[in-house]
Amino acid sequence: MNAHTSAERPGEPGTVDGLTARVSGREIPEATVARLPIYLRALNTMLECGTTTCSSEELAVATGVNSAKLRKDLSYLGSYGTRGVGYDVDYLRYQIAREIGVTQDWPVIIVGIGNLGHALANYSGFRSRGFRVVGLLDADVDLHGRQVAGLAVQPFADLEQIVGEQDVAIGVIATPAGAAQDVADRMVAAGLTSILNFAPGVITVPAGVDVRKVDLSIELQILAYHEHRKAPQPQTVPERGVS
Amino acid sequence: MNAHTSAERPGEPGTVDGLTARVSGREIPEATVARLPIYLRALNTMLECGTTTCSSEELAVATGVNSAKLRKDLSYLGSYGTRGVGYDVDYLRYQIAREIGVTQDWPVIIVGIGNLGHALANYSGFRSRGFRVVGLLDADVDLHGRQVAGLAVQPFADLEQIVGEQDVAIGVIATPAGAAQDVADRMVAAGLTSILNFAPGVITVPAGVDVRKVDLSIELQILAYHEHRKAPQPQTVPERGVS
DNA sequence: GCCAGTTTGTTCTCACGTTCACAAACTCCT
DNA sequence: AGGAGTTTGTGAACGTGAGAACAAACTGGC
Repeated sequence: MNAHTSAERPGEPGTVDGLTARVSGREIPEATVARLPIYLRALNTMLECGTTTCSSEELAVATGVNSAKLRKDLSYLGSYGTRGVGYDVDYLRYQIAREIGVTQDWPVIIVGIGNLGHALANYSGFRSRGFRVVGLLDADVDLHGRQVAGLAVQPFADLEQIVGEQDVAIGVIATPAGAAQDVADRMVAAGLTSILNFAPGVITVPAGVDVRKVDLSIELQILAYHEHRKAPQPQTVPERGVS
Repeated sequence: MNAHTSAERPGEPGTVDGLTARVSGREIPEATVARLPIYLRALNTMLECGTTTCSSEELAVATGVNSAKLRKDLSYLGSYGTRGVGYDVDYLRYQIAREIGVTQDWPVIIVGIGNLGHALANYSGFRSRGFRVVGLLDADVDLHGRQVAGLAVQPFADLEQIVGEQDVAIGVIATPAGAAQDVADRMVAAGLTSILNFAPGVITVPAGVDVRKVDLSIELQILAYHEHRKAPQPQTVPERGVS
C-alpha cells in the first residue's frame, strides 16, 4: 500500500538525529520554515509590481518581520544577497520556492466536502502557490458524483486508488471531529505522509507522518483571551466608567 | 503585543507599567494561552463522556501535550487541582473558560462572504465554543439580502451600525487579499479591537488592536517543505542533480 | 493516628528563538 | 583609484519555552 513512500527512503545513516545539520549545512529551524512562505508571497507581490531588487529592510516591512531576523532566516538558505545592494527579487523568490519545494505543484486530496471542504476545494490560493487538488472524497453517498470546483466528489473508498495513481503525499482533513482519526488512519495506510487537519480535536499518527492542525475556533479563543484582558467586562455589562 | 509581555519580575513592585497585570498579577505566557483552548476542548469531550475527574497525565494524553508542561500551564491560572487526586473536570473546564473569557458568547462579524466566509458563517464550532456570528458583510451588491446561515448578508457600509448596536469587538476578514487592508482599517475605525485575518498578505493595525492570521496555503507549504525533505525527488522531478 | 501510594505545583536546567551590533563587502561619486 | 555610504551576513547577548526531577499535599487503608 505505501510502497512508493517507503521505497524512496534514503536509508543512509547520515541524518540520524534531528540536530546534526552536517549534511550540507542546511538545517533550517522550524520558526524560519514557518516564515519562508510569508517571504515568498511578499516577493511574488513585489514581482507583480515590477520591483526587481529589494533590501532586507523593505522585505521586512512588507512582511511585518524584524529585518535582522529576516536576514538570519535567509542566511540559512545561503548567501543570495549582495551587500550594499540587497536581494534580487526574482532570484530570491526562486531560491525560497526551491527550498520549500514548491517549484512544481504538489497533488493534494481533500477529505470531507462539507462547507469547509467546499471552500477549500474552490480556494484559488492553493493552485497559485504550489498545490493542485486532485481528489475530493466524502463518505456521504449523496455527494458522490457532484461537481465541486471542477472535480467530481468520490467515495472515501477510492482513497488508495487516487493516492496511488497520482502519487499524492499530502492530504487535507475537513471532516467533523468524530471522523478525523479514522480518516487519518486510512490516509496513513494509503501512503500519505503529510496531513493538514481542520477537524477539531487531536489526531495521532505514526512517526514519519507530519500533521499540522488549523483550528478556527481556537484562533478566535486566543483573540478572546486578549480582548477579555483589555476590558475587564467585555460584552454583556452595560455601563463601565472608562475613566 | 507589548501590552501582554511584561511578566512580573522578582524584586520589583508589581504593576509598574500601568496597563499590565492589574487584575490579579497573573501574566500568562503566549504559548500557554495558545494551549488553553485545546485543554478546554478536551475537558468538554471528557465531560460529555461522563468523566468527572482526570489527572494531568490523562489530560496530557488527550491533548498530545507533555504532562509537565500541562501542569505548568494550569498553574498559571491558579491551583485548581488536588494533589493525589487530579482535577475536577467540570471545575477546571469552567476556570479555563473564565480565564479565556468564553463563559459568555462573543459577538463576531464576518466580512467577505465568498466560499470561505460562507463556510465560516456555517461553522457550528463557533457557536458551541463561545462565539456568535451577528453580522455578515460583503461589498458585492448581488449578495445583499441573501440568507446565509440564518443571517442576511448586509452591505459593508453597515459595519459601524452593527458594531455599535451589538457591541462587537471581534471581526473576521475573509475577503480577497486586495481588500483586506481596507477592511481592517474600517474595522478599526468602527471600534473593533481584535481581527482574525484569513486573507493572504500582511495587514497593519494600530497598537491596541490584536490580529491573528490564518493562511491556508502557508500551512500546506510548511508541510511541503518537510515532505520535500523526506524524499529528495517528491513528485515529478525527472533529473537535476541537487547540489 | 500513621504510613504507603499517588498526583500536583514548582524549581532548575537546557535548548531554541529573537534582537542587537558590527565587520565584511559591494556601489557610487569624485 | 580611493573614500564615503549602504547593506548583508553573523557572532553574541538576551528572553522565552520545554522537560526532568522533586518536595508538598492529599487519599485511603490499617
